[in-house]
Amino acid sequence: MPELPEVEVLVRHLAPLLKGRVVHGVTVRRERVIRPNTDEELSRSLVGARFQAVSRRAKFLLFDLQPAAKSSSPVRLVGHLGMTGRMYLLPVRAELPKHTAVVLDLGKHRFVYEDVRYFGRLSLDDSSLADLGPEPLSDDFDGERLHRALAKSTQAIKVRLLDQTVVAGVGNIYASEALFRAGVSPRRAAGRLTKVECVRLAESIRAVLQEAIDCGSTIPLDFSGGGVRDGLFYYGLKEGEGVYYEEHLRVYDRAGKPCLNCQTPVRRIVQAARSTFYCPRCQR
DNA sequence: CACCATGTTCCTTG
DNA sequence: CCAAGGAACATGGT
Repeated sequence: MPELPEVEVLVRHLAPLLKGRVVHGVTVRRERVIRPNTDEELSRSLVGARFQAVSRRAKFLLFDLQPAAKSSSPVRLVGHLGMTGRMYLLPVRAELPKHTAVVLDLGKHRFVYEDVRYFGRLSLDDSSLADLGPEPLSDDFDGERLHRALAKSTQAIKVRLLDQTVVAGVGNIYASEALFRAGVSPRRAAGRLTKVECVRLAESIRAVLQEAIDCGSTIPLDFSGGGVRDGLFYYGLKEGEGVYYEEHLRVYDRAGKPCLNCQTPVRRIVQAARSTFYCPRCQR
């Protein structure tokens, strides 16, 4: 599910639902996703605690809770959806999905973290936040900083954009999208982009992420029973009975199809073992 | 059976 | 120490 926009939309969805809720119990079905914590550690910190706020840093979800004992310090749960993670509330009577990783008992509802591949995480460990680069939608990020971060790198720009220390939250899909929008070839050596190109690329990164957030915000997320819990996945998937949301990706996964600007067939290449899509004519 | 998949982290190599 | 490349993680879809 996740790159920055999907996580942002999910956070906005969850925040009002979780705020004020008290955790009555913790069930860990897959130990791996709470590493390096143990089941006991999670329960000790969370049971009796109350959700105060939900926020986002890069692709991480941050859950801040106030413990039952006023004397103990605040608790921060850190979540990450990996490739296939989802988080949502279900009524207690609803059946848990096959790949449920962690369940927080909230009384009438359960907070469910499910993850088919179990690459994601939900733990008290915040160490991976330390090395993150600037938030692309904040004032900390602009073309000049991007230019500086890319200096001297001989790596392909597409690969550098996936490095979370360069800019935090861009993933494989929006890296291709941003480069297409900026008219920059994904194969260019990162350190050879001019400042002007970096300014345009930084602006494109912001634009594709913001558009995706805006688009995702229009999708009704209905997780409450009814078996429809696929509300938030990549946008453009079908939802409910035959209703489709406008696909907005312009190059990703469009290999062989005409470029939306010039009709040249979109090309797929592999960089750092991951697919990149681009228009060989518009992006040089 | 083959290959592909939204991400991060660890290990190796130079 | 650093940069870069590749494998690993785990499951499913086509």
